[in-house]
Amino acid sequence: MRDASHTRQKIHRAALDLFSSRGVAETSVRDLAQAAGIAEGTLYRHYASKDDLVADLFLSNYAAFAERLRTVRAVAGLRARLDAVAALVFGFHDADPTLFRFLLLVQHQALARGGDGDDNPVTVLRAMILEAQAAGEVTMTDPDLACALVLGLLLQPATALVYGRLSGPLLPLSSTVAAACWRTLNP
Amino acid sequence: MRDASHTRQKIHRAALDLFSSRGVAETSVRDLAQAAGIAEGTLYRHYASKDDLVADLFLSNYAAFAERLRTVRAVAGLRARLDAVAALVFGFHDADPTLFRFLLLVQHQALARGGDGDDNPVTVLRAMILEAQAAGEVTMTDPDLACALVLGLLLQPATALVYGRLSGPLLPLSSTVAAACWRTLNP
DNA sequence: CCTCCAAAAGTGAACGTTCACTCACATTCA
DNA sequence: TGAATGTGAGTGAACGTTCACTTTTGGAGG
Repeated sequence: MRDASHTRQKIHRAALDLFSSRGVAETSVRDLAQAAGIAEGTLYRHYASKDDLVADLFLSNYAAFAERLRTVRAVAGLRARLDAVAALVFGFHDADPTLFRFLLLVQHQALARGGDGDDNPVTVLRAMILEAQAAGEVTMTDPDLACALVLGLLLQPATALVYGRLSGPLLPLSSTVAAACWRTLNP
Repeated sequence: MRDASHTRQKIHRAALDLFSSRGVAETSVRDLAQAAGIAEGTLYRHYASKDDLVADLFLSNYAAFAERLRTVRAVAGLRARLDAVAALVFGFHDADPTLFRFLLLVQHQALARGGDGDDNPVTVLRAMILEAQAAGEVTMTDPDLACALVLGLLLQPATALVYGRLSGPLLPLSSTVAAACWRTLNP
């Protein structure tokens, strides 16, 4: 047989590119097949449906990033952890901005359908803040608000980059943003 | 003739509800007409197309909010202005969460099509930060990063509310968030 | 005060297009 | 050889939009 995984790779790339630039609903299976250089029917040899492709693309990458985020637990102390998290998020963005944009774009629809398990980056971040709070490293009382604010500081720069309101790689900004997170948690 | 503005109101409400809960592409004109209690053809007496409805709904509300945001210029000093901005944003959300969610949801597509004029809330915020920077009220050097971070602090709580990661009205949180914005701009 | 009318507003079946998906068949390779 | 993979014309459903027609209305003319 031919190399199935190679075909899947081509589908992945085409899907990420088109989904993140046009949106999922605005991308047809025809567009997808053409961009990947395959026939429409071929896509259905690898995925049960268009929705299945979207879900697989989202959930696998979302869970993989949550896993990487969980490794930050090896770092000691909230301040250093925030540095590590910011560097991880921004490095992840810089390594594959298209993937990052896709995850941001699709989470609205995907999370509404109950993809809210433990392999969720937000859940990992929240757990980290709760742990720091228990250790007396966080002044802010509401952990949910704290989580939302840190998330805002981490994600909005990426969004600004999409709209052209910011330029260049994000990684150099990570220590600045990590500091802002720290001061937000500790007024 | 019958009351045309009343029909438009019904269309507006149905459109905001459906668009913000399901998404624009996932809402058909049939759904829209049924929810508004009108016939499909009626919608086209008031809007040239579905896209026209979306654009009108977005641009008018987006510009109106930018206008309200511009009134904050009457407040003196960055610290007080941040308080006013946070209260305005959170109050706007609490008054009509559905509208707020719609604006968040649609801006991705709408702003890509070049709806980036002066009547843009982000432009207003950026101008405010630039002005404060000139007055020596902001330590952070990059105005674009500063703008992105403040935007993140203001918008993410609303997003968290959509996902059920936060509850209750946002307005009571505005002074806390405004303080976080201030500390982010002035390390 | 009533009558009538043109224009505004409302209607929903029908239209052509596009969509996601299927299937009978071709190709490849272990 | 047969199982895996690739193909693209074909399919029915759903979509946005149109249009011939009805209903409603404010105001002009008697």
